[in-house]
Amino acid sequence: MSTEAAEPPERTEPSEPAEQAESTGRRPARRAPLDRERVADTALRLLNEVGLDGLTLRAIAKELDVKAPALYWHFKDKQALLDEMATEMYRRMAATLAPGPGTPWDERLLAVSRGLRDALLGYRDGAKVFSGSRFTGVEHAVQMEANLRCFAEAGFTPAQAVRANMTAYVYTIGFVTEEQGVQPLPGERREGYDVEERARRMADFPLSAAAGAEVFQDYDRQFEEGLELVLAGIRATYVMTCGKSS
Amino acid sequence: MSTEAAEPPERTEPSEPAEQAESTGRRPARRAPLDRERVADTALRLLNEVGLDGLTLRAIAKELDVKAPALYWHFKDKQALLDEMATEMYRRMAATLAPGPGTPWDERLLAVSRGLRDALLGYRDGAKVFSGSRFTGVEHAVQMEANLRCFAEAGFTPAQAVRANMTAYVYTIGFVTEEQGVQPLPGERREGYDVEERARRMADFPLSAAAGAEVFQDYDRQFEEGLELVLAGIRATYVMTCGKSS
DNA sequence: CCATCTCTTTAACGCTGTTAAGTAACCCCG
DNA sequence: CGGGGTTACTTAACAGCGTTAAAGAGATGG
Repeated sequence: MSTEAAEPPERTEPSEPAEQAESTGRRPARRAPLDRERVADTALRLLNEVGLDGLTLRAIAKELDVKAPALYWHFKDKQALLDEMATEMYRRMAATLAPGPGTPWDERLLAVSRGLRDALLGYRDGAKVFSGSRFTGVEHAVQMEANLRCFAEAGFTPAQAVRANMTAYVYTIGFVTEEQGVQPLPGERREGYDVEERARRMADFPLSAAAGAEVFQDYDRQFEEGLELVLAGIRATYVMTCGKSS
Repeated sequence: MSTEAAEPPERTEPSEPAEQAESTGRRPARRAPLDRERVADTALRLLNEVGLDGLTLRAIAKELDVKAPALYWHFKDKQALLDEMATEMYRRMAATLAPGPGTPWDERLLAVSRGLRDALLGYRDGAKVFSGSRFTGVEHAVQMEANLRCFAEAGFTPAQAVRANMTAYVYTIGFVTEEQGVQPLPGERREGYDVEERARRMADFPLSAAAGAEVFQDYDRQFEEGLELVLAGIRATYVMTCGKSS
């Protein structure tokens, strides 16, 4: 996820059927038409079952009880749908996060980074989907603005604020990308990552072999420790050595 | 790139034709047979021209003057070829890098991270290819071992050494992933990333709008600054405050 | 001379994203 | 009430994808 792209046609919604069609009884009961959000929502649900490779337009369409080309009414191509999915992921993250305006910068950065990781981990191949897409709107700027303001108030220059945010951001994206390469969803493990078998193959490299135990387990702790390193770096580099940040 | 996977059949090379077949003259001059490395090499060259999406087996085969199914003699599937490509990227990086054994930990980590970034930037979608693949051998462990030893000698615990390395690693991967999303190859820019146009759309978010200039330009400097933050964090967290590391 | 092994081709399969054209239901205007 | 127009979808089809099975050619070795 790099930045947002120009928004697609942005079809105007036809103001709801008011009553549920099925309540009127006998008629063929035409389904409520799709909209971008329902498609993206269904696609995200399906993503967890089949993974990014299995996420075909036909599969999504079947889930929506529709034929594949119908999706092209709502999205100009598959990438546009993936963009919407990534945006929806971000929206949900921002909704469950919302740190108060008074939160100090480091606590906030911690919360935002954890929140992002959780959001990505919420979907199989979440990091791949996210980092391969671009936001469809400007909603994400709301959170970004709040973050930057928080840093500004803590005494960071604009450039420092951006750098601090971006560093924590790419650390998180990179970490979860790696994590999901081994562990697509919390709990299940991709084949070929047996720690002991790896250690056997690495017999000639004792330090590397021993590192396996550290690298392929307890990702929560790993993430926290790395993130803490990043924060420590920001503190040491950008924050005055006196207790400015409190 | 998470770790290496079990090595494919690892066909034994038939010990070279000794003389170049074409020098013997009149006969149909059978091409020297392919091997994994030549395929991976050609695929990497092609990658820069057509990008990951355009990198089809048929296109690679055509480049090698061969039909697509021939590739299946050397690789069990396309992913295995991508794994070999990633491994080859890493090999080339390690070859041009090779910091001496006496190098202090921070200088070494700097060199390794820069080297990795350069390696990824050397190919269109390099970060995507790399982070979606697994090494085919254990060669990469040579460098990893040297890194860990360096950290150990500097007084890091094994866990700290792994954490420091991994944090710089995922930072680098994440950074280049983001960078190549905007700028597939140094010099050319993906469409939809006009900085001024972005600023216009972000008019309601002044800090975010201003951040654009910082985020979408001069990636070299950005990378260095973020990397320096990571190093500062490691220093502040793991290195004794007295001048131990010199 | 025949058998075997290595490497490649031919042909085909099912699936993918995507397009063009057709169609049914709804809305509004006269 | 009756027709255009718009909206939302279906049907049919296309080129291209990764992949497989089978056949074949060329070298090697008994």
